[in-house]
Amino acid sequence: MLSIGSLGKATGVKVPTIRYYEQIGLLPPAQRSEGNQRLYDARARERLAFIRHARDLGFPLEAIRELLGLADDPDQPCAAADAIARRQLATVKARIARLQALQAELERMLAHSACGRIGDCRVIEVLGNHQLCLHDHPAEAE
Amino acid sequence: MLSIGSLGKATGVKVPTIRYYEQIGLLPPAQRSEGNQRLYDARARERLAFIRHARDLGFPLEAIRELLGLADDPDQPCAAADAIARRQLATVKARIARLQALQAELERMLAHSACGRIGDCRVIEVLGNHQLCLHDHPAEAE
DNA sequence: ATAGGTCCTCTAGCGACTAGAGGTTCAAGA
DNA sequence: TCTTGAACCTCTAGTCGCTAGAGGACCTAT
Repeated sequence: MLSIGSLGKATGVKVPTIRYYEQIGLLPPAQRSEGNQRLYDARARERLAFIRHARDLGFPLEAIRELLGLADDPDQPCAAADAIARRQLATVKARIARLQALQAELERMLAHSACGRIGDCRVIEVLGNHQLCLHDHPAEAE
Repeated sequence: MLSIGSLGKATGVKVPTIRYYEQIGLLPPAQRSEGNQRLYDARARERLAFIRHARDLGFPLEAIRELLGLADDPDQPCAAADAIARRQLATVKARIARLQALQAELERMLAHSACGRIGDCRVIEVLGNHQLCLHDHPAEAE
């Protein structure tokens, strides 16, 4: 049985984060020692590793909650899990596209920068005048 | 003079967001009508458009605060503004790299998905077992 | 005069943690 | 056995950049 600190080290998840996951019901309430400290077995460790890995891949906690529900039930069809992963892939692709547009714009801005006085500064100028910019209204979040 | 709603429409910034910017001091307190409603002139409009554009490019509000400070002072050297933009570019590039790794991992996961029972599900399996995954510990935020 | 749209302030909530206060328990060394 | 100090406990509040809602005031057009 592992203490919360050892579990944290074993999975690469910070201690307050583990407690937070328990608080929001992503992890079940941990067993407790006589002195009221949390104790974790191998199953709990696997569950947390699963969460950690999914977080690394950018899945939001709600999606992870769904995935955990599916993982607990090995006879369910796997299409649901696939759908969640595909959704996540779509999100990631959209973010990349958005960021690449930002990158291009920032590079364009910096390429023309004369680096003299602020009054002539391309960076400030472009920010102040949308006409000088390529895309008009990206609308969505980074 | 524009009302807050007209300013919002003109700049593409939502009304509560404009009030929020005033609250945190990114915009100066607006002039008021007799009935205590906010009124904006062309200068205020330019300032907000500047903020909007910088936000579109992903600059955090603190960086925008700096940029606004610089923009107000046209005789300052422009190197400071350049540095902020370069910092932002570096952030954007790092995020893209991170997201591309996630994309590859998600695609790999989905490519091997047999889509039968959860028990055989590649998605669930990879999430549960880090060995099956390419990168070990991406560490940083999305 | 009245309807309804826009404005006002204020508080609370989102996601996913992170930080800190103030107190308890545990393991290792003297 | 005692003592230190690291690790644990709970609880609250803060982060970022908004967004939503309550409850009310104002303003414009008919």
